[in-house]
Amino acid sequence: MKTVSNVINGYAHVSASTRERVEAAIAQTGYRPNLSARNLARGRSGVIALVVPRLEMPYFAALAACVVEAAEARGWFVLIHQSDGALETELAALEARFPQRIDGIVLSSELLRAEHLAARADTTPLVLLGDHDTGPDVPHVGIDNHAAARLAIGHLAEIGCRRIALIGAAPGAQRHRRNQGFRDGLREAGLDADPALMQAVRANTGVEGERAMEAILAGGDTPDGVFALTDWLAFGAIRALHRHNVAVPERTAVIGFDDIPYASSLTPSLTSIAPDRRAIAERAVALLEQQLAGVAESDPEEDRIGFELVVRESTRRG
Amino acid sequence: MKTVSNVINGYAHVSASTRERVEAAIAQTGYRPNLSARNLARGRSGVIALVVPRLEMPYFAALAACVVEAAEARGWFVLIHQSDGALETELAALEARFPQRIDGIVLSSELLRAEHLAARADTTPLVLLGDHDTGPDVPHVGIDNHAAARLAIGHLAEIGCRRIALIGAAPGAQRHRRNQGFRDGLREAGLDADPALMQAVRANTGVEGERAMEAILAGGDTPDGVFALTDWLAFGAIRALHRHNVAVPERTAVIGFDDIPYASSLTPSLTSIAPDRRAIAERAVALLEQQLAGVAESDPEEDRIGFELVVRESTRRG
DNA sequence: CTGAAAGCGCTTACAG
DNA sequence: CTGAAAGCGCTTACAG
Repeated sequence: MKTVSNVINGYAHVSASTRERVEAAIAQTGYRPNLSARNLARGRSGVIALVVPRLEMPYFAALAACVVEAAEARGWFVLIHQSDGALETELAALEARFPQRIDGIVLSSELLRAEHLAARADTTPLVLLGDHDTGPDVPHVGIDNHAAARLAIGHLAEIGCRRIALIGAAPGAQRHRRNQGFRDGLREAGLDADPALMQAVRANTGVEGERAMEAILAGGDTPDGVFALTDWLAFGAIRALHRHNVAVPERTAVIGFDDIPYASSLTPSLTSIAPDRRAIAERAVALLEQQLAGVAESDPEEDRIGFELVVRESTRRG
Repeated sequence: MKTVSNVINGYAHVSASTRERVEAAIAQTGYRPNLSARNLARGRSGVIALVVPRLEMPYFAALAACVVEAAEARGWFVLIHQSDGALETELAALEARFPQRIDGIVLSSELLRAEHLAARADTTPLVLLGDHDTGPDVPHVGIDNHAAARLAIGHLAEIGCRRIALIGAAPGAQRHRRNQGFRDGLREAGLDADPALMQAVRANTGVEGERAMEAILAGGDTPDGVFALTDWLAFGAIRALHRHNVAVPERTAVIGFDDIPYASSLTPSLTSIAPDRRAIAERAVALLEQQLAGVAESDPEEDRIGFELVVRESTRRG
C-alpha cells in the first residue's frame, strides 16, 4: 500500500501513529525491500559503473572502496570495469557500452580529451575523475592537481633541492595540471626547468619509473630532488637511484603522488600528496544522483576536493 | 514470448530459423535484457557479496577484480564489503546480514574458526577463501598453503640459508597451514625451528612486519633467511633489516607471499609465492552457482588452485 | 516447437 | 492522509 511505501521512502504526509505501526511491523518481520522490484518499478537499473585503469593499483582500489560505500548508501551497486588505460575502453565507457544498463558512470580517465567529450552521443549521467582538462561541460571531481604539484615542488625547494627532476607523462598530455604545477612551482622557487631532467613514461608502473630515472641519470647529471607524478613511478625511481648508489634522501630527495597505503612501508618511506579519496567518491556519486534527478547544479566549489602533503623519510634530511 | 526467452537463455527446442529471426531482431534493436526484471522473476537478487579484509591490499584488489569479472559472466553484480579483519564483521557476513538480499557469499576470512561455521544458521550459498582449516562442511577455494610454504623454505635452504626466521600470525592461529608448512619445510631441509626466530604479528601490515623483524634482531641473532607470510609483512621486514645495515639478499634473503603487483618495483624486488587469483575467483563463483542450483558437488581436486614461486632480487645471490 | 497468461515485489498516479 | 489498481520487463508453467 501507498502508506507503507511512503514510510519506507521517508516521505512526509504520514501520521505519526501510522508511521510507528509500519516501522514496528518492519522491525518485527525483518523486512528488507527487494531492490530488483524497486528498480524495475522506478525504471532504474540500480547499477552504476566505475571505470578505473587497474584495480590492483592501491590508489584506485581505495577509491573503489569509497565509491562502493557511497553508492550503496543510495541503493546503487557498483560495476567495476578496468580500462587498462586503453582509449578504446574509455570511449566505450563514455558511450555506456556495458553488458548491462547503467544508471550512471564514474570514469577515472587517463586518455580522454575535450574533443572526445564534445563528441559524446550517450546521455547517461557521467562524472569524470583524474588529472586532465576536459572542459566545463562534464562534471569533474578531483583535487587541484596544479596546486598540489606546486606544493610538492615548494617542499623540495624548502629542504634545499635546486635541480629537481620530473618523472611522469609527457608535458601537455594527460597529466597536464601536475606538469604545469611542476613548472610553476619551480618558477615560484626561483628555479629553472631543465628538459634534461624531465622524463615522460608510457605507463604509471614501477618499471617505467625506473626506466625514466635511469634515462635521467644517464645524462651524467644527478638531480637533488625528484617529483614523480605517482607513487608507483617513485618506487621505480628509487630503485634506479639505489642502483647508482645515490642516497635517498641525503643526495636526492623523492616525492610521489597519491599516498598509496604502501608509501609508509618502503625503504625509505615515501613522501607524497594525499588526496581525500573519500570526499572524491562521495561527491562523484552525489553528482550522478543530481544528474539523474535533473538538478544539474555543478558547483565547482564542491567538486574541488582537499588534499595534503604527507612528509616521510624520502624527503627528510638532517 | 516463451520462444524469445528460450533463445536469449540458450535453451534447446527452438527451430534454427526462428532462432535466427530472434537473434537478428535482438542485434538490430540493440536489445539488452533488464536484469532487475529478470532477477525479480527468477527470485534472485542478482548480487553476490565479496568480503575481504581491505580492498587497498593489492592482493585482495586483484582478487576482487577477478571475482567481479567471473560474476559478471553469470549475470551477478558484486557487493564488495571490507571486514577490516574484525571477527564481528566476518560473523555478520556468515549470517548474510547485508543491507540487501544476497544470492551468495564469497568470504575471504582471517579469523573464522570451524566452530563458527558449525554454528551457522543462515543457508545462503557460501564459499570461503584464505589460509585456514575450517572443516569439510563449507566449500573452500585456495592454493595448498602448506605446500607453498614448504616450497618457499626449500628455496631459501637451496640458496644456502640455515637460520630462517618466520614473520606472521601466531602458530596454531589463523595462518595455520603456512605456519605448518614453514616447520615441515625446515625439517625437510634438515634445519631446526628456533622460537627466537619466529614472531607473530597483530595485522598484515608493513608496520607490523617491521616491528616483528626488529624484535627478532633485538635477540642479537641475525637470521640469514626470512619467510614473511605476506608481501606487506616482507616490506616491513626489509625496512628493519636496512636500518640495521643487514644487506638483502647478501646477508639475509627475504621471501614473501601473495606476489602483489608492487613486489617487482621495490628495492630489492621481492621473491614471492604467486597464487593463481583468476582461477580462485572463477572457481569460487562457479561453486556459488552450483550451490544455488542444488548440485552440491564439492570437488576438492577443483578447489585446490595452482601457484608458483617467483624468484626476484631479494633471494638472488651471487 | 510456440503463444497467451499469470506472477515476481515494488512504485505511482488515481480516487476517496 | 490512505487504500485499490495498474504497470515496470522479465520467466515460467500451461495449453496447444
